Amino acid sequence: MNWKSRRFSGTVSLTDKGSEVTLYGWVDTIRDHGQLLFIHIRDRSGVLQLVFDPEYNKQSYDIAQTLRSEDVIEAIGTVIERDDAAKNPHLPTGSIEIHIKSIKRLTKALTPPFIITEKELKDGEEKAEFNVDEDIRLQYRYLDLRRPSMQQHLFKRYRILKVIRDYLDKEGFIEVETPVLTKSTPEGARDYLVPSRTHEGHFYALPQSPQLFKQLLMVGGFERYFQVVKCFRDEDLRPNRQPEFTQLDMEASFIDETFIYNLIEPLITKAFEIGDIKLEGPFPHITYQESMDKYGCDRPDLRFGLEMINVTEIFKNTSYKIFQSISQSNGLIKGINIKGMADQMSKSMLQEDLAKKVIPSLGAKGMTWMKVLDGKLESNIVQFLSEDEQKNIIQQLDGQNGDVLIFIADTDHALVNDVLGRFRLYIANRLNIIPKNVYKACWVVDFPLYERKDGRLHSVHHPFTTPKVDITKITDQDELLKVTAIAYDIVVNGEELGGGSIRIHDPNIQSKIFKDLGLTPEQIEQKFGFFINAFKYGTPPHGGLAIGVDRLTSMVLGLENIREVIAFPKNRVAYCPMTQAPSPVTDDQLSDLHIRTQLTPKPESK
RNA sequence: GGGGGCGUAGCUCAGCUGGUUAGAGCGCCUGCCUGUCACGCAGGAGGUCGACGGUUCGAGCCCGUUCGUCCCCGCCA
Repeated sequence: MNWKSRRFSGTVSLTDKGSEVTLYGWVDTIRDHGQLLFIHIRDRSGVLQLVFDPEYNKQSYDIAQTLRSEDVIEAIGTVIERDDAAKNPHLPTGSIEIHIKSIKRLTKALTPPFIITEKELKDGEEKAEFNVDEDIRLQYRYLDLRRPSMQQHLFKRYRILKVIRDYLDKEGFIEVETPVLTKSTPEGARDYLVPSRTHEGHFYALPQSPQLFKQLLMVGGFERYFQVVKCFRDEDLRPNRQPEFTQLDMEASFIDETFIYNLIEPLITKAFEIGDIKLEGPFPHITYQESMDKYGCDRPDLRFGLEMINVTEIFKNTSYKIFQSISQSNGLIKGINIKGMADQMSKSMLQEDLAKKVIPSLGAKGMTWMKVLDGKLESNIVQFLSEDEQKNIIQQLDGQNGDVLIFIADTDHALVNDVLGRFRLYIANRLNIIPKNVYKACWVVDFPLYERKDGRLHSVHHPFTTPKVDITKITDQDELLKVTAIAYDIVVNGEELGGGSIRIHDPNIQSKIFKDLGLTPEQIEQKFGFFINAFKYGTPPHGGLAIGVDRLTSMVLGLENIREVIAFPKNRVAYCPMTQAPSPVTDDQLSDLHIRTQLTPKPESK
């Protein structure tokens, strides 16, 4: 390999005119014209046209005729400027070509199962969409990765992480690795377990996050730590979830939440700059409560309005039966104003599609709609509303001509928020009112410390999160549910990119939390004994945050799917079509691990 | 764990009310072609219609089971 004089195809340009270049790469495309043959050579830098002419070099031409797509070649030739008519403006190297004096096939390639080349298209035509079943792409991931767009995804992922590492380095953070074989922790997602050979009947767990270790690094006095680290959760997958995923994990000592905000905003901004996206700062802070009230979820999409407004009071004494009974039984009525969409939303769409199909599928019983026309409300139920009620509605929802008002009412407050919040996103998508190429970041702060599930308290964030008030004296569950925590999420365009908290460094508060969560002293000792113990030896106040690298990268690159920015992801059912993992192992391996499998018997068919 | 969609050529898909020899585009192979870059032209190969069972004179199509995959919900401190 003549790697010393090798040139990368995409870097050859007009300035190299007349010089001889040595190229290595793959055959991207072949166009055989009889007595003239063109080949595009592709390497990681780009594509370049090679010209084979028997009058120029008969031997090279003869070899070129035997080449096929994806053969690996060495090509040596002279850089020539193309005639003006032959220039290709769609190719970065389209004004030059290489007249070949020597061509060698280094390896032969089978015909790939799908097309790898991403040819440039002619004017006015859409870029051909790459549309191959994802399982086939994953089965031949090494071929999929050869596609220029996939290479760009991973190049940019590297670039984002490089920018982040450089920034954190400058801020005095150091990267420390933490164990992958660790202890199973209670609560949270299911652990991936790893049986121990040397400790019969005992198991390691793969970390769901390095949470405990990064806090112990703070006890260890490192003060500023970060890590780009794989985390593992054995839960059912979703389009944007992987069983193993990458987090940018961070922790710092002697800081408060404002340190985190000041640290992370430039970090996120720099990351988005890799995708040529400018984020407007400072990022607004929205409390959890405000986010739930206005947007019905804890990760608000701020790119468009449609804020939810509580109108329960207006209908306290209404004669519209549904609203009357709901408002009088302590229910909740909320509305959104879809500005200027009266023409786009026909009565049949509102009544037959949205009210009868969409809203029930979101989980609510019904929906009430009104249009604002000529300063008045118009709908199928408006005759049940008094003049005052109509006036108040228009006023509170800022109703103007052409607006459409949508209301959801239910005795279950959480249901109203949830359904209207999801409807807000649904209708914004359907009516195309989400602006393109707009990115809105925000902090969601003041999360509740606890939530209630099946009558028991659970941590909203995790059990090491500092409450905003002294909870050591609070015993009543309803009172505890009102307590907020110093916990924060970073949200962009309605997607949670990361979150964190200021941690507890006071052992008394920590043990109170464990008690509230219903852990017995024995359980605490067994699960967290080492952790509690460490905190007795002088723990600095500390806090941190973790960012989902896969999500961040896919958003920066404008991609829907995190698998596009992961070299070797698992599919939807946590299976790898390429390696066929997971797979059975030999009895000897199991025996070494003191494990016997017991498969659930399949019911006999017939 | 619950609900829904899909499975036909290497890839992406069409296939009528159940009826002769299952089609298209791309890719692949052969030949022709001196300026293409989604080259063009002519010809050709390529199918266990996911699998199993059933209904029927007859099944790619209808029914059942099963496998695979995708989407939604549960789940993801």
